[in-house]
Amino acid sequence: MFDLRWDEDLDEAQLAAVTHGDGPLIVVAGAGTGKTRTLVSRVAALVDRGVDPERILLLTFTRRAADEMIARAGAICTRRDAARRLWGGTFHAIAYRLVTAHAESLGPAPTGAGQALAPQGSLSVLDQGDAADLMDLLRHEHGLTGGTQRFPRGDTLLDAYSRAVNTGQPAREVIAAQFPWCEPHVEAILDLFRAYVGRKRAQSLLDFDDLLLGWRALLADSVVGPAMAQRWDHVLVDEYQDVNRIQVDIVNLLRPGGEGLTVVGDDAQAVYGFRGADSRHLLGLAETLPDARTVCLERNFRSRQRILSFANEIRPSAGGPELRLRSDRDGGPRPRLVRCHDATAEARLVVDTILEAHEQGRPLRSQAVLMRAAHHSDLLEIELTARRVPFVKYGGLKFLEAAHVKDFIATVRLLDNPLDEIAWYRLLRLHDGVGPARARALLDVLRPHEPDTELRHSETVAAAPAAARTALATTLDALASARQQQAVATRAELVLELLRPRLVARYPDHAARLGDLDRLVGAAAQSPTLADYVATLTLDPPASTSDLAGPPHLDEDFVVLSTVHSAKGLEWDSVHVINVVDGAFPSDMALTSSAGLLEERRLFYVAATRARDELSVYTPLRLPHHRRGRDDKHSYAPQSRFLDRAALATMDVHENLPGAIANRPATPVPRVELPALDDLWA
DNA sequence: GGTAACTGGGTTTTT
DNA sequence: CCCAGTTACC
Repeated sequence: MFDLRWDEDLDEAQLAAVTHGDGPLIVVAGAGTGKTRTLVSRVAALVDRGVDPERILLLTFTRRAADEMIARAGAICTRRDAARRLWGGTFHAIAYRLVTAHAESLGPAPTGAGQALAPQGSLSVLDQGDAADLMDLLRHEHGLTGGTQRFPRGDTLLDAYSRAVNTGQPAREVIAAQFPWCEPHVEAILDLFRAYVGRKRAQSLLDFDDLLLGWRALLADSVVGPAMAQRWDHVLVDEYQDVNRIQVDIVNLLRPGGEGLTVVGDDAQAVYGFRGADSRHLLGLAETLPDARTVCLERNFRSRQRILSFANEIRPSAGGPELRLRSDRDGGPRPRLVRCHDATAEARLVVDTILEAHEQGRPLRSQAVLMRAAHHSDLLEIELTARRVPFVKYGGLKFLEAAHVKDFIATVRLLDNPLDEIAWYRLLRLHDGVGPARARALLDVLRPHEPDTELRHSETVAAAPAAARTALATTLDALASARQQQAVATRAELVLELLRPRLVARYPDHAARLGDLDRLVGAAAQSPTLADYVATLTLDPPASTSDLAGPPHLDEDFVVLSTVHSAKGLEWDSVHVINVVDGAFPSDMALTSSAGLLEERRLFYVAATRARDELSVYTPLRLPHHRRGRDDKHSYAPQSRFLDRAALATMDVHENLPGAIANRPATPVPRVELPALDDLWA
């Protein structure tokens, strides 16, 4: 399907983008307008024009997008090895590669106790959970916990911190504007942020933001920077509406003046404001780079016109070019608005519709259910399971947040970076009788106070409570011997073995958890180093649990459940958007600010434009916690502000209210008594 | 003083 | 279902 030459089958606008020369190029591409195809074809065109694939860098926001583009570019390039030699990946993954390669420049300053223990290149990557844990740890150390007035929690603090870092806005202002309820504590919070940065540096820890900061710092360095930027002649950035301040700086430093720069984006699909992205970076680019050519893609190859008519109606005007999507594919049914009683009825209706379409020949995998928040599909998952409909869920699946997986990753990190406090903290607490306080105390004993000495194993064991001593000694010994090993598979195996008794003691469901880890260990064997494997896993977590089980069988058919965020860039024949009710979608968290609400609307636009042939929007009219009133049947208050009169005019409305259910002849319900069991007490 | 066991309240989105 | 807060036990 993709073994076309790059110039075949492109329309005029796409061809203009693909064949554009070396000057800066901005492609504003509406949903479904062949954005990926255009980007991929441009890469192929560059290679065919003689650009060395190694000198092309393709930056995306998800690993999936990067992999897909590289594979497709490889398929249409005349050079067979193009795909292998292209640089492509997420901002964070490329940053990790470059930052670890320059760890000497970025590592801890050659002073202090840290150095001897942190051999070169042993940087640990903290995922969001680890970073929040570290923030929490510092919060305790600073004595900010348990007071009379509640202090913001680790994850909230990390949110505020990250927003300041990613937007370049002073934390004080971020807190005032975005986290007003934290303002009374602002001085303590700023202290905490300073401590957080210091602690990470001292222990060679990098959070996600540090990867970007590190890359930017390398590029800004007068020695390293220009050499690094000169590695590439062309930099192509996908989803540019989702870049934050640091990423903009990185792109500017990579391609000063915009020569060799291509960006693709759609301001109406900007949905990452919560992590510091700002679509004004896309809109402002034309002014920053006056030489830039802007190409707009409005011809939609994905959806039928009736879906686009609806999409155009809900498309938020975001300040960018007024794109009106038009389709070559006429007809098709109008989008359906399904008004139903509650979430249970919604789940039933969705499954009914999916199965009906399936019977008429539509495979399950060409149908998807999209939702605002991962837990919105809880009832649906129950319904699908009960009716034996196979499904896979993307997004929100926190495989890496499962405690046992975190235990494994933390232990692996300790092999290379014994300074990693957060990792020790986890591992120590796996031992009976060691809770947060003892773990902190043991950490003080464990880490030597003189630079070059070993970790103080025997002292630590002696300091542990009696109940933990034997197990702790075993753990520390096993860790030390794993550290002696070099082979990735052996190391991973040893880590699993040292954890096994701890996990068996800790988790009642250890069988399943150890099974997960077996698969992790198996997958690790293919990586060059275990540290790399774990970092890659952190940066690019498996999208679903099934991903770890190996490649799915092609003949397997399953419905896709996905958050809208995770569905970005994907498409299905039939799409069901559930829980479209104020408070759910749009989320109640966003209802208070107009910027938040606008982002929700863009998210809804993303959801609607995933559909090729059929789109169904479900509105449960009674919320789960809605108080039952006397006239409850008629007090259907909840509704969606997305579906105004103009939008409704492009839809077919289906009523599925309990009136219809109530009119069904009542089936007599058999009465069943629970046994009294009197004879048991006789 | 610290851990384990229990209870009640709250839950966005992701690299 | 996970976390914080509470209480009972070591």
